[in-house]
Amino acid sequence: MLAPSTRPVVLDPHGAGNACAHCDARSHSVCNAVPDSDIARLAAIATVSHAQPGTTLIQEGDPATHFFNISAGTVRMYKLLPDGRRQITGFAGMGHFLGLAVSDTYAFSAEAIDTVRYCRFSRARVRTLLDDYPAMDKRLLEVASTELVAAQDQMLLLGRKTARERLASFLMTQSRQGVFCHGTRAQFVLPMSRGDIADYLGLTIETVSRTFTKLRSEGFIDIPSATEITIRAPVALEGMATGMG
Amino acid sequence: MLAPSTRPVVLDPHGAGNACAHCDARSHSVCNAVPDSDIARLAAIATVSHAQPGTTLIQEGDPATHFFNISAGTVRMYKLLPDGRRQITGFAGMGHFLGLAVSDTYAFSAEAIDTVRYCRFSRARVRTLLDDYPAMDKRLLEVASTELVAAQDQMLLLGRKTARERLASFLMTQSRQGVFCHGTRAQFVLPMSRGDIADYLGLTIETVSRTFTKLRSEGFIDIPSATEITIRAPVALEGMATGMG
DNA sequence: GTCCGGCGTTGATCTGGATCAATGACGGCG
DNA sequence: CGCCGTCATTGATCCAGATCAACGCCGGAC
Repeated sequence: MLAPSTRPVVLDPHGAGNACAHCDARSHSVCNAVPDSDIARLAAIATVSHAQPGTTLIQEGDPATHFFNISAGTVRMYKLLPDGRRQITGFAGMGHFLGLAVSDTYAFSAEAIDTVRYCRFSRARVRTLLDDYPAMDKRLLEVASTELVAAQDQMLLLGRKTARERLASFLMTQSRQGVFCHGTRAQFVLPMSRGDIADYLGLTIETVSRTFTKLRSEGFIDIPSATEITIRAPVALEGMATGMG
Repeated sequence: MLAPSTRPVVLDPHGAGNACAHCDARSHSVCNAVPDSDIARLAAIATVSHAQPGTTLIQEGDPATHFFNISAGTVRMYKLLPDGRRQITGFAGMGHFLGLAVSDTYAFSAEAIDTVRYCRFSRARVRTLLDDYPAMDKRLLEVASTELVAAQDQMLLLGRKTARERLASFLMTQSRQGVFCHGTRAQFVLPMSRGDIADYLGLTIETVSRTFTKLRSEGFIDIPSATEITIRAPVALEGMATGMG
């Protein structure tokens, strides 16, 4: 399958040592609110782990005991209705922070899509850190605000965009994020399945597949394999995504 | 139209004085992170204002210069597509905090639905306050987290629920909030029009109207007038809202 | 190599909600 | 009072996307 990483990473199951100091994801994450000099304190409360594809990291409704920070791979966050209908609320990649909750239970579930490397922090211990690093509190607020903006965009997509516009929006977002994970702006890998895309965009698998095919036949994209996308007409797609195409 | 308030409120256009100390909405808002003893500092940077129905408080894309705190009335937050399609991302009532933004521009617009009383705070001045009241930062994080959870619920609604389930969800939410604004849990007033409800739920006016009529004919609700709702079968509606009915 | 199971694509048909089109109910105003 | 403009309701028809149904492709087990 996918090579786990371009350079080997030392896992530290006890959470001690320098895991944070050498974390590839740190510069992309909330952890950079802690200065280099104090990074050991962060490392002391972190537990580095792996999750195999399909593994559940967070179960909706469970007591919210930990925060998570994704350092490699991709996670899907979702909510279910009792009859199995699923809405994916977002995908979390490298540097993404998970586990904000108001109440004492998680409001969504999270599963590994591919092999995921992540750090786990006990909420209680993070709370003690927050008192010493007010910058971290501000950073969390920033994270929450960013997610809120993304959520509002997604509401516009789910409530008012056509299937074609949804796919175009999705591809442009992936293209932007793909730059530093799975390829370049013009060519990248989709770690998630058609079913995941459908449940993220409020569509069915069939509509996602048909719309991809249509966009390809119209020359906007290329699909070298089911998991690879090449953007051929970024400007046209961007217009489509914003409801002008 | 509606009487503006059950007891008269002194407006203080210069933002000095005791506006905050006597604010009805304070206990419901982020302002309660500032202790009574320091409430004058909050009042010093607040400007109390009114907005008539239809007035724009926030314009998407404008520089994000202020925070807002609603002390009476209801505001609709929304995003538009270039061709006029509108998605309402939420309604903000008494105590609600508005204006969180990541970038330096607002990510959504906000308009008064009825007559709205609100406080306006310059972002720059709030930033100086935040340094003295770390509790306020935490409170803002709480607000953002709460909104995020609500946004995720709304994504589930928009992506995966039927029209009937959407209306049931909407009514149950209004019922919960109506308790301290527009009525009781069983009977309340909807300040927003059918068009607003449609744009909030990702439906059309006609579907909203038909679904209301259907729910009434089935005995789940009563509709004494277009703006009033009586919940007749809260348990059944709650089941419907969560996808079990 | 063959078998098998999961995923993706494609085609045929169906349907929930959108669209188009009146009509009805208020509330404000002269 | 009657006139009008706005909003809500109701009916008839349409259509984007869902559902139902094959079928193709590929990778792993043996």
